[in-house]
Amino acid sequence: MSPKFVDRERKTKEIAQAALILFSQKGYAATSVGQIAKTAGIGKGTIYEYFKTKADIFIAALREWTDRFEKRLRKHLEDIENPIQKLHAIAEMNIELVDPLDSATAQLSLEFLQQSLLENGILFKRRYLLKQMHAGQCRMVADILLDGISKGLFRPEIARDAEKIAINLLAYFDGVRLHSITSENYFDLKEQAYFYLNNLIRSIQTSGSQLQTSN
Amino acid sequence: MSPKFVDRERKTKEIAQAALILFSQKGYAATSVGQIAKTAGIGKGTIYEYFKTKADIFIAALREWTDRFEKRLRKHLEDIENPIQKLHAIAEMNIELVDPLDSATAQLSLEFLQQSLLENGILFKRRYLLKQMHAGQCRMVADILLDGISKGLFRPEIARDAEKIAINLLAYFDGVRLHSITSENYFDLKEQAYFYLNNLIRSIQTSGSQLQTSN
DNA sequence: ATTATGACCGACTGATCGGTCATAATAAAA
DNA sequence: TTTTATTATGACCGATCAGTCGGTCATAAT
Repeated sequence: MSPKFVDRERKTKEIAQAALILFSQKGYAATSVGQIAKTAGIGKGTIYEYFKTKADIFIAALREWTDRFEKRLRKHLEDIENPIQKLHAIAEMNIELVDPLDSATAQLSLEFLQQSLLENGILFKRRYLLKQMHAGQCRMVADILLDGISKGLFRPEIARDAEKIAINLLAYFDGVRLHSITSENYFDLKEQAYFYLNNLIRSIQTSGSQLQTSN
Repeated sequence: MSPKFVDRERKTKEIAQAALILFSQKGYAATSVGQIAKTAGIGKGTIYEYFKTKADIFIAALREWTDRFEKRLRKHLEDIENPIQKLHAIAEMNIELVDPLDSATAQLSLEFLQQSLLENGILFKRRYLLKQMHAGQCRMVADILLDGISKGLFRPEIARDAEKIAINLLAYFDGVRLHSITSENYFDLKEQAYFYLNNLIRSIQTSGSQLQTSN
């Protein structure tokens, strides 16, 4: 049945995907390599043909996750021209991320943070991963802002603060997402997101513009 | 009828405090009961004279932590009359919390979140603790807003949205605090906080504008 | 048919952990 | 001093885990 040569890259990815599910459900510490193997439908020993340590599995799973996230974000934005609508789209994606079906994302990002911050965490020596991810998203938002300026929607004075505003926005969405999950959606995340976003847009847009309504 | 006198309550607290340090440094899973005992300067068995399980130690440590937090917040606010200044004080306390000396708080709150969200987490069945804490802070902020309305500083129409706005503010500060820690303070937290806060205040205070969110 | 090799596996190992328990220490009471 | 109830302890236990290893299997090359 088994071919002599296997697509190792593909299989590595499969294992990482299986691990991703477990890590997001149970966290890193409570997920055993045996369970990962079982979920992936292979023997435990085989795991170690593809990964040196459990920590390596975690890192691969994380990369899998961030890749999907990036891809999704880009897809969400690619067809939109208007910078304000782009900001709305980002808000919407953050809202989607709280979907129970997707709550894995939140738990993963908690694990990600924790492993980066704890002195004995898997990622303590690799915090650049965290920064990389933030920096990527930050630049994306900053570019939207700059685009908005060049299109006359946002005030030119904010150009040098674009990055700061981007950080502000991303930080807000991270926070509200966490609150939404921990509160089990007792508040209206959409309403919250738009309250923030509209306050923000109002403070950066050129006088005379009107609010956009969005789905 | 009292052969040996020990202040059990005090000792329980001592153990919880020792545990608090370790949990915030290494996380729950990586902290062993033996280490807690050692840190507290007692034998491992003694721990179990005061706590039934490791999870109970964690919960006690958490309570210790939230108590301090509450006390600190109240002290920060008690001498301030002006609601806008009170909001500023809350911002300032959030800034203080990122102090490296205090980064334990961030890690503790991550662990708190995670143990509440993971299905096998210690607090999964006790998520009301998380909600309690949020609700307490939320009410505190909402009260400031209502006070501001009664003092003619904020628009009366926001009264019924006070809680929502409070959530918005707390979510923002949680988010920006996390970002600040993970980014190792590469951005100016104070600037960020005030950018948010000023946008918010501008949108709720009486002078001038109307404008409620579309959507 | 024989051999070589990549892929796969699960029993095993050494170590750690949470929690228990028999015993010792302590200090008030008799 | 002796008694007695309480408090303290660390050796100990069963469970679990990450990682290893000897060996099997299926295919490809000869």
